Amino acid sequence: MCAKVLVVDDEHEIADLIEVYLRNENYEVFKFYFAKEALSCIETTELDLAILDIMLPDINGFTLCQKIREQHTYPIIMLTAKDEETDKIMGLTLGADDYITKPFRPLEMVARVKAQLRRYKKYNTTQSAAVTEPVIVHSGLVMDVNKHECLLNEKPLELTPTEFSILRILLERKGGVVSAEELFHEIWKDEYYSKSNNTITVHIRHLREKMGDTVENPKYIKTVWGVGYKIEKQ
Amino acid sequence: MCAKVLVVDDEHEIADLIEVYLRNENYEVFKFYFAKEALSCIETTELDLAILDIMLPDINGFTLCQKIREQHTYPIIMLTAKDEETDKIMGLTLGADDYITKPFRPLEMVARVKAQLRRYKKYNTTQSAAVTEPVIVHSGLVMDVNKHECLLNEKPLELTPTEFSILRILLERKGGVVSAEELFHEIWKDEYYSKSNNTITVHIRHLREKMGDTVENPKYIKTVWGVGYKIEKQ
DNA sequence: TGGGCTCCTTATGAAAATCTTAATAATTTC
DNA sequence: GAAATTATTAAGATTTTCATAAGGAGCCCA
Repeated sequence: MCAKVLVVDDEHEIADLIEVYLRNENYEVFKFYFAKEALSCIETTELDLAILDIMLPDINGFTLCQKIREQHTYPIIMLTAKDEETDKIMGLTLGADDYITKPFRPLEMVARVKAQLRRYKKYNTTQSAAVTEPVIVHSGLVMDVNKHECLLNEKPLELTPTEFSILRILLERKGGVVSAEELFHEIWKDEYYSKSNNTITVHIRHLREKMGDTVENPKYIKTVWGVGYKIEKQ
Repeated sequence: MCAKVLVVDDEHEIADLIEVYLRNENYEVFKFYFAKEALSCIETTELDLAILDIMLPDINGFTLCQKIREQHTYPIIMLTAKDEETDKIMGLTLGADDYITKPFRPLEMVARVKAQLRRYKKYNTTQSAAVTEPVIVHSGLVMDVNKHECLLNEKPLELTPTEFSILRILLERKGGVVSAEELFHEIWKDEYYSKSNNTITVHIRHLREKMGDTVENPKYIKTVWGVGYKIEKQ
């Protein structure tokens, strides 16, 4: 019923903080300060998501991540310190679905957890061993959700908050079609969508303009008639 | 762990719709098409919220509402048809915490449920037998969240979406102090708050301006220094 | 088969509304 | 009086709305 989340971090304050915020969202939290303790939990409990610190005193976070991936497909979010650049890259290759740099804002963490669970429940699939961020598409478009920055052909792409959100959602779906209504709900949550609202259309227009896309022959944002928008893989 | 929600509506489609949307939010749903069936559930289950249709074939929704209130304090949301004006007024006096008019947008319903649960869990108290909407304060301020309209001394108070949200939250708290940070999180959900962001301050300023309030001697929005803002009861 | 019709969806451009920022002032607390 | 918090003001950025255009899909019928 409630999502079960594994949290492993040797920094007690961090682990406890995560626990509090996730419990507040009604998640069932399995918290461990040592990777070894988490191992049996991984075996016996049907988890929905794991949050793992990379720097653990006993077993490396990567190893733990791999152990989980050998048996399970649920999303894994890695916690990394700001300066663990090399580690971060490594993390990309090891089956994690997202990473969060410490220190982080608790609500950002919660939002990320929700996003992963949403995808997992919806498509019952993880990001196939690729971290959500940074996302790279068309070998020319790079988005770093952590930094809230976007690059197009090495040059910064200046996006407004809404534009950034739309592009992020499209990229997260990796080629899947997203309807205007879905975009709307992801961005404005509790607001109410009606077909006469063409705000999304306008933002898409602005995005295409900034990215140099044309409607007739778009390189990035393609219109799927009657369905929505997509950014195709590759 | 998960919130337990009672749903009673003889219109199967409506009840089923509510069930689907609430389950999607990980709530445990106890659904009944007849009030009689719900009675034993009320006795035996520790519920967190009830959604009751007013027009039920066997027992009146009000009666059911009262029965619940005799024993429990969790929030009750009534479902009413658009034209049940008189009933609606009656509902105000019978211990319901909110009402939703049919037809409704599912996501609006979910948002309302969440709002009630949030309050209930936080303060473990219902709205003391007064419906959330319309809210009446100072016998001069009326807010109808259903219609998204606001009246001040019989005259329409034209508010922007954000202003409306801020005023709604303050009114919902009925005199409780709400910090700028809380307001921020209720309105922008996943966004990140920092003290240097004075957007809320500016919106409060605009609200006061439109309502004819002064900082020195405010009739409605009062500043509680170092804490936040409030609109006092009465 | 395809032209022409209509309906529905998406696109466009510009104005209007709204929100955010930033610099500065006023206020409260200690 | 100093430090922190809140208020004020106006400009700048962003979002939304609105009116209108363009494009695709299905249908009818020659």
